[in-house]
Amino acid sequence: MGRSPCCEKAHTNKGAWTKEEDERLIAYIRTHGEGCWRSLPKAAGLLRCGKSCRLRWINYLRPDLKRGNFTEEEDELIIKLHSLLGNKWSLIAGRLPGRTDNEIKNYWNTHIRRKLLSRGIDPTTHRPVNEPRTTQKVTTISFAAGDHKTKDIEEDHKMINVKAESGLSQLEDEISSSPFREQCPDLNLELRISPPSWQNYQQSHRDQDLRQSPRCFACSLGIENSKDCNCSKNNIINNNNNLGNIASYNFLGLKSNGVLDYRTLETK
DNA sequence: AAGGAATGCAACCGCAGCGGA
DNA sequence: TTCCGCTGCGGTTGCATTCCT
Repeated sequence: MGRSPCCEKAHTNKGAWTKEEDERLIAYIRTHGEGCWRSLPKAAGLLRCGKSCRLRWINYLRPDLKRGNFTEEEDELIIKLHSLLGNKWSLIAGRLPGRTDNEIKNYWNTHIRRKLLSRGIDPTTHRPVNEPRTTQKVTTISFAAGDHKTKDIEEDHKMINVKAESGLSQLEDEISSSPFREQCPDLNLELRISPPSWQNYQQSHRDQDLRQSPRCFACSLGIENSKDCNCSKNNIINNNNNLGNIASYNFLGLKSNGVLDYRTLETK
């Protein structure tokens, strides 16, 4: 059973879009809205496949696109998001208003890779280039502060709930050198999104006034004053008796109840 | 000025995931 | 539960432009 072609290739144009095609597509979408890409070309009188129309609209014709060079702030944000999300360009694009995944992907490959390499940073691992690669990618991310990492690893080799925060390198070392590591050479630890757990926060702030608001995760990433910043509007922890709230962490605008699968991140 | 190399970016391709039948 | 169509995503390609010799 073969895949049916997305369009009848014999009767479709390929390559660069003409001004007239652009105008037809814009006019059609203005009237009928986005969606139904498969039937759109015929309805709009375009000799293009639906995928091509969608791509042209999303990457080039959409009115809310921000054209022009990337700013230094955008550069740094892309780097930070890439270090967290990997090549999830659509998710990264969702955090950069007016930018498309394709644009960011191209920009990454042409500019940022080089920029990181010139800083001596491996653009894939976000580590110094001379540091040996010991781990691979992970796709399951946990915000849970529970002490169940080893248990989970033993119980379910497919789902690694990584205990969060700054002790990660230690944890990684533990896992890397553990018998489990030998059993599961494909264990992937590279991509992790982990705000600090309450315990570690408490530990690292033992001598500080806990009545002060902690920095939210967005701020810890350097995305201060963004819409993801929880410092001022939603203090996660109000007092020592409110530990339960840590289980519901609003990361990048996403409420998490402990385990975050990156695929659930909603593009805005 | 010419032409080859490098770069940038728009567009294509194939696959995965989702949802409806 | 399975099948199938549609949409969206990420990797890759190819062309136009710029740079260098």
